[in-house]
Amino acid sequence: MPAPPVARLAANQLRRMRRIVDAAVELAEQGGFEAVRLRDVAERSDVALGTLYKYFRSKEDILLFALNEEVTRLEQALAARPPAGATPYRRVVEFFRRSSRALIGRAPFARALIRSLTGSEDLAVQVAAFQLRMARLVAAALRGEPPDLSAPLDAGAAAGRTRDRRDASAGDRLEQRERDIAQTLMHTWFSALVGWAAGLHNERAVVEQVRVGADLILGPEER
Amino acid sequence: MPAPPVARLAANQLRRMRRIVDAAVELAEQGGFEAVRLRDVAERSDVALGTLYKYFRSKEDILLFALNEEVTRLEQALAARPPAGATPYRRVVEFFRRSSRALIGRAPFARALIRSLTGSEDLAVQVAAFQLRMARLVAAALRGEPPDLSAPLDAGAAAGRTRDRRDASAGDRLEQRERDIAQTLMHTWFSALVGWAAGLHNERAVVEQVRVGADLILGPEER
DNA sequence: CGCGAGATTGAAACATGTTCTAATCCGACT
DNA sequence: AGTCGGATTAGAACATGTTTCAATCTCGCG
Repeated sequence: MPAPPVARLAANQLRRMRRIVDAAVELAEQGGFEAVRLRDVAERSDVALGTLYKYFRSKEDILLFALNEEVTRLEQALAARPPAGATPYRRVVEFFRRSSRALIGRAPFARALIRSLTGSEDLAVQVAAFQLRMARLVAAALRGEPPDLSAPLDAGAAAGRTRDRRDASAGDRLEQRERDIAQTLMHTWFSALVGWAAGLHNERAVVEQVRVGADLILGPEER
Repeated sequence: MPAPPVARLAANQLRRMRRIVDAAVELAEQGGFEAVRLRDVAERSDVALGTLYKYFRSKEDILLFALNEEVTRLEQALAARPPAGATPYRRVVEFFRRSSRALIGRAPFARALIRSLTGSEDLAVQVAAFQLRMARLVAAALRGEPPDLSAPLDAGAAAGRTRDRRDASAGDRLEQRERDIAQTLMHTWFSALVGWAAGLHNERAVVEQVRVGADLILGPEER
């Protein structure tokens, strides 16, 4: 068995990993991506520099791990209190309002996460996991249900779930449309976030751009 | 007068700048972002390392300059032969098909450009220029006209052009809707490209995701 | 032509991500 | 308890983006 990602780690190894991630997050919260100097992370988490690389492949890898934990937090918050609203449009806008708030509320940290997401090479698995989970949350908000917290995340399952677009039952087609909407809105949100991270515009503009997208797609139905 | 961006440079300074950009592009075409080692760029362009930093603020800055030249090429190609198609939907899909091809056809170079776009800090101006020009091209494709090649690009003009959303004439509202569609589709395309750059999916998937977005937005009208 | 300001050079220096190594530690098994 | 293999450590080493500096060059001007 080659390197198991997270499972099969002794308790104190898990603790070490946690300390590493926590230290990285603290530094990122204060000073963004560049402030996460791995020598500092190592010192703060009482770990040797070399040991960092036993747990994570790169600096981005650490931050992407934190990102996925962040998404978990978001999932739980949404499960506890799903976006309210009488229509898919309202719920999905509310969803992105809250998601944007959660991220942008910690601006340097958020910038660091986005930079890790986009400045990666061969970190496709983490990027895929993020996109998949966010798309699921969007879909849940669209239909007004709490997100399904029990679901596989491996790429294979994700690929298998999207079957060929031809020959699908009516229900399938509805679900497909929902996934399509979720994907498009997530793209819009993500790209707007990148613009925000680059300093192009502020939080309100991010939400507004997603709202515009949702309006274009869902507007024809009841708003 | 603080640092003039491009104008007011002696002829041989322009030549130097060109050599720098050309060298960076060559290296990026071969090996992507990491292959653009500034020491190599300096050597290839017969310029001292320190001189690079007189012309560009960072490695990303060089590549973003190349990106904007690339967009210029795209603009000219589109002006010469605008996307054909009887409907906005068909034209816009054709537009993104060609744009994706132009980028992904040189995969390592494209990845380097995307990484520069997203991994920047205080390079907002270039990012804004890119988004603005691409959105204009999308809008041109939507209405089936060649792009307007004579237009200011500075951020002030861009900000001024987007007036308050309330109180607008009917024509304004149409134009506004067009810009909204263009923006949303560009976001979708960009985010799909980031996914491609991360290794999530291939060129066909990029175009398909934009097509889905265009379908959701324009589908209700004639396809 | 000769001058002087600014541009360029070559090289060193610095910062930080990443890798490597020898020594040490730790925890499970006999 | 003793031993062994893998994990950890401290620290050096390496790669590359970025900065700095003194020396040199270039070019327009008097």
